[in-house]
Amino acid sequence: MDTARSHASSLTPTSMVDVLVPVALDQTYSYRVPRGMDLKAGDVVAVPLGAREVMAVVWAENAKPDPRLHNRLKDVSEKLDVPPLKPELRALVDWVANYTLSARGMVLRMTLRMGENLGPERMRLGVRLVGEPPRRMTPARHRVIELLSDRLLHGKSEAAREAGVSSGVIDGLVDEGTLTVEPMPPPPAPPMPDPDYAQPDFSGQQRAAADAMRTLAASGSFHVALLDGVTGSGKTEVYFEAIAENIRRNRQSLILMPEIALTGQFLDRFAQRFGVRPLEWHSELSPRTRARNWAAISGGEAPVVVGARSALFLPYADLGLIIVDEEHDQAYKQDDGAHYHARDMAVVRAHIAKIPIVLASATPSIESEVNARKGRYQRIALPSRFGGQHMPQIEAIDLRREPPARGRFISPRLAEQIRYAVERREQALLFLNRRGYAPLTLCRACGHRFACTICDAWLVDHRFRQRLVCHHCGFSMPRPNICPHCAAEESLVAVGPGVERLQEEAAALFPGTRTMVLSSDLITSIETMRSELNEIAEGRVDIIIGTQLVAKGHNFPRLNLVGVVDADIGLGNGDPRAAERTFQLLNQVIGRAGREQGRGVGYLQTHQPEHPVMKALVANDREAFYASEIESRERTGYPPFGRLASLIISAGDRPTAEGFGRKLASVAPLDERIQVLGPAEAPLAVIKGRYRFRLLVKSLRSVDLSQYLREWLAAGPKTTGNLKLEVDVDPQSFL
DNA sequence: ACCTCCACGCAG
DNA sequence: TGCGTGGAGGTA
Repeated sequence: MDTARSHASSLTPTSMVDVLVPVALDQTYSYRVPRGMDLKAGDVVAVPLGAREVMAVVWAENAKPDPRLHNRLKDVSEKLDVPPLKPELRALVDWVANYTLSARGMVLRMTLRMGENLGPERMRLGVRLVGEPPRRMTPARHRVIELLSDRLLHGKSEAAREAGVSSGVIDGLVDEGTLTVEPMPPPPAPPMPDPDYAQPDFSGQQRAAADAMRTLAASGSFHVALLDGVTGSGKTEVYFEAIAENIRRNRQSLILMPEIALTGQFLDRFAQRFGVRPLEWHSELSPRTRARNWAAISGGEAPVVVGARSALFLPYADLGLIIVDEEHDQAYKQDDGAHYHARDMAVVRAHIAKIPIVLASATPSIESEVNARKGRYQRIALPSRFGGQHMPQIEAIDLRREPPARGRFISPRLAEQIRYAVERREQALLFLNRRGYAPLTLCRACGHRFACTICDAWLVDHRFRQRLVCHHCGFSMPRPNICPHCAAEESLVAVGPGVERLQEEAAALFPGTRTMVLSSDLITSIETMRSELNEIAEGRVDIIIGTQLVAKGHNFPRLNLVGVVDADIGLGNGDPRAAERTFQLLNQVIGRAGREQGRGVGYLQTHQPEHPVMKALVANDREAFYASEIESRERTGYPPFGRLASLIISAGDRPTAEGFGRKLASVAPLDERIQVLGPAEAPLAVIKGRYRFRLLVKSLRSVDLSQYLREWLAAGPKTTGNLKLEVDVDPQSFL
């Protein structure tokens, strides 16, 4: 400690601030403010924390820390040259942490993580032709001089690339005095999206919806609209009108997407409407781009941002509108680290910031549908397809009456329809939500089943990679030829279908057709994904075989037939949302058909054609589905008519996990409005060698469940060792 | 005597 | 979260 400085600080009262650090801490920490530094709530600072220095945010001015800490207080190191976090974002961080029971620091991390690579832009250098040609001329040097003969400033690395030379050649010419090196002027700011770049051509129902969108955006106050439009109704173009209006009002717009990897076509459509692409935000951005985009967002230079769920927590300079596209999509739920639902938190952000928000979907979540029915959300409906196209005609194929041949998965009727489609030069999509070749491998001789050694799951046969793979932990082993249990040879059989096996079957059934498998494990990057989707869109594939990757937001103009190979996957696994999710997924997949030509057909291969989900799909009767599902949720007290939280206890051994679960359950405060169920072994009891038990908490809607959980957990047993307790308020998945 | 691993506690 | 600490257990 510097004695001179501590002496000085005892003469003049030192001001202190409370800062929130982006680590797993819920409390703020107090720091002294060095003389001459002016700090206000929201300012971004650097502070010493333990042995390191971290970015942090001033959460409160005029802090009055516990006097016992007086000699441990450290100074704020630096005020960073970044716009301060606005009160609305700080309130959101507090709100989300409080609701999800996560440390405030961890929520703050989501807003700052991206700014860590901030720094001055690297100075770009350019070269210009100024002097005499070099004494020794070479072909490479000649190409450079030719390229620069306009005597303008060219980027140094671009010039080297365009001339097909290494940068050494350029450096040589600089040494000779032929070229000079000058700093490049900063690149011009990207053009702003123009709200009037292209005038959309709307149909009658769209015009009314677009008007409603503009009114909504112009309201400039908190307001939730459910844009409820069937696939192919032009939802996107309609909500673009809200964005156009928001651009005119000079405020930023955020479009949340469930899977940013699948937005290639979306970016093009945006550019067709507004003249430029929007700013993207997702996990595959390079650190440099991430930092640049973060700066553009916080500096207010990015009028429209398209992003995955994490984009919700960015420090927008002036956010005026949020769109949540495909609002029903499960991908909005984050389950690692902080558990939060980005759609719900987006509504919270809109509420705190007093701005409008649009939730868009062809198959709204039950939660949003109920809110619209109760009038809490304004419903803006697009009940029919754009351009008078018809919705796909859907038929069920009862697998009990029309089974495929043994060891096959495509029924004769579906095969026949695919053959017709291909003969007419149309595309067909076979949908199966199972990656790999087969979900199970067993030995015919001894019955041995290949299972993961550290998870409670079968190993999935991936023929393409020649390995058996665990889909829960990533464990994999080469596909053996003999049974490791009984040493029998040639005895291993693949049981059940995966997309790779389906491709094999399709190739055998339809010789001469071009097939393509789209599955997340075969995708190496966003770029390859986008190029494969383009190949399909250009019609260079006859039969697409895909997992749910193909369900999302992609337009295949020549696709008219969708065959759902196993419509029953996902039903009847005890998950309260199973019916809703199956309905949404199948609706979305079949909605890919006939978007341009209006002759779409869908086939559902099912063992239970009488199930309400299948009946609603076949009858194209959404209302019937929502009515029955809402009635059942209301009767059983499931969300949105009640609240749920799930407590997942995991440990390296079974008794520890179970024992903790019992102890925790036994100290749950009694409350007649709240039920604590369990502990029960989680459906996947072991993942990555950890034994998992679950407590399910179910309450009336009126209960503040987060508060209840906080009081309970504070009084409960402490977690020690490798025992972990995860709290998931509003769980979406029950695995 | 020394090294490595890991569970734990703590950061202002 | 990320890091320093100290105790356990292994190696020389």
